[in-house]
Amino acid sequence: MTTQTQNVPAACGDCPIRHRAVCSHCDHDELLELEEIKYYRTFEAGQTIIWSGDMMSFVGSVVSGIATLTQTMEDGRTQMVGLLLPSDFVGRPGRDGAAYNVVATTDVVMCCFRKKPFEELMARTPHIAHRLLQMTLDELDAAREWMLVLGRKTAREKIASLLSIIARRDASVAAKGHTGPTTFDLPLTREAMADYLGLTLETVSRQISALKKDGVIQLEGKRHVTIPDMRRLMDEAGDDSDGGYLN
Amino acid sequence: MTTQTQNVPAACGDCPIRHRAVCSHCDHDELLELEEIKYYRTFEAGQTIIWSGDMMSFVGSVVSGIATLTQTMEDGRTQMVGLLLPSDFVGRPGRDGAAYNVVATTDVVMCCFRKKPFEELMARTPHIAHRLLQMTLDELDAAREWMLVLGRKTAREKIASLLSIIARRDASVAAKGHTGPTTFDLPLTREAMADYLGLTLETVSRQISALKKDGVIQLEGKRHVTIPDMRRLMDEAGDDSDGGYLN
DNA sequence: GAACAACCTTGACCCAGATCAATTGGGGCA
DNA sequence: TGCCCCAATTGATCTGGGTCAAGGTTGTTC
Repeated sequence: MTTQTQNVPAACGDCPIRHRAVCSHCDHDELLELEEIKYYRTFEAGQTIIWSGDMMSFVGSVVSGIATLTQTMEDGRTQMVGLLLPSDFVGRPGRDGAAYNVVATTDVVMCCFRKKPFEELMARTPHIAHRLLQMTLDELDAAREWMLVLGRKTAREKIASLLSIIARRDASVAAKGHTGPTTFDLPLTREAMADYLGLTLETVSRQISALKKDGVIQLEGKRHVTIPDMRRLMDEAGDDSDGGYLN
Repeated sequence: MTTQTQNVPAACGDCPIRHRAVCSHCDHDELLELEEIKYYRTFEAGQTIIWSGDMMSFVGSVVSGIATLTQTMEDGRTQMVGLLLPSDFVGRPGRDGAAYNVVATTDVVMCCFRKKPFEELMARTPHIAHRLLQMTLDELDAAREWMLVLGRKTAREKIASLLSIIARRDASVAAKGHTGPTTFDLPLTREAMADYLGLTLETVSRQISALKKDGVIQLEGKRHVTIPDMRRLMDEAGDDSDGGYLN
């Protein structure tokens, strides 16, 4: 668990998630109000940000780093139910208790708001409420897509699905219809991938080896992945071959 | 596929979902505006309400009956991603294409709004936007709970989970801490249950038989279920034994 | 009231992925 | 430089649930 310097934006104007987070629709005056009640917190890799069942005193946005949302049964079986990337929102206005564990996978910087003031601000700022609704609807879509993965896909398809989701959310795949090689670092351990996919870590490892052997992916070390042909990966994931890129 | 007379509320004041649907926070004036743009549509059991990928011209609430949200892969594997009961909202403001198939499982009455006028009304009516946000957050919670079911539970636990969810959403379990027998009709075929649970219909049938043999449930015909001890069923589902009833 | 069509149940067998068990590899630290 | 720790790989074996197949029930149609 390395501690590294974690940079915090000087002001909202400089913030890397300014245009995508819950504040993205805000005008200058609204932003000033947010500035008033915001504060930054940093978390080290491995640290739990919120414990399921705890009172939640704040809500906020992931500014940098990656966090996971997980549920756990009494006997220890765990299922990841969300992957939080920069600009994603944490916490639920209008509910006091946290429903899931939120854990920092890498070092994480969060832009936090005390819950009460945020709720009041949201009540009189439709731009914020509207953006939060949009983001929640997007998350719901993502959750439902994931239900198909969990319920109906094979282990190999699950791995391919996870890889293509990470690749797609990665900045390097900006161009529409882009088909050249893509490269990224896996932000998750094999065990975390297993928890996301409803598999064991051994199965994850075996399927990654198989995809490598079949040339669908290339590995450098354990984490650095190159995808020579995105189309091929999406076929393996069992998604429509166009993957929403065409048309 | 029986056609039966489907009653439609005379006015919003008489509507059975008045206090739970997207309109529940609305005051008298807001309700009048909604009345202006609303219309009812009825669907027969088995009928598809919305096709995935189609342009969606309306949004609306389920007034009576039950509908399902499903995703399908090209090879025919299907996964149910939502169960729509009376008061649930259908459609996504701010997006044109439908992401899922919506199918009427029983005869269904829907209270519809043309999408454009509804979006405009929502923009100037915080009560509606706020209620829709609440409902979407609830759906997101339900979807995430379901991800745990799909990813980590055994077939027997899956069936028990589905039964306890249906029982809980059923009106007859109103009293807090109620422990006596509960009775309801299954609104789904074995195949639909399998699609919801990520199982085959044979496995669903076997596990229901097993739960019956073990006295966890009683069956009258194929659809009428009695649960002698709710606590027992929840144990079988692998949920916390209190199931959120205590405290 | 016979025939048919859905829907459901049950049995026999099989296989994808879980489980159990060694190893291997790589980065940090003394 | 070497040791330790933890992540990852790989192998052997087991099993829960899938697949294939054969009836059984119920209700609808003519």
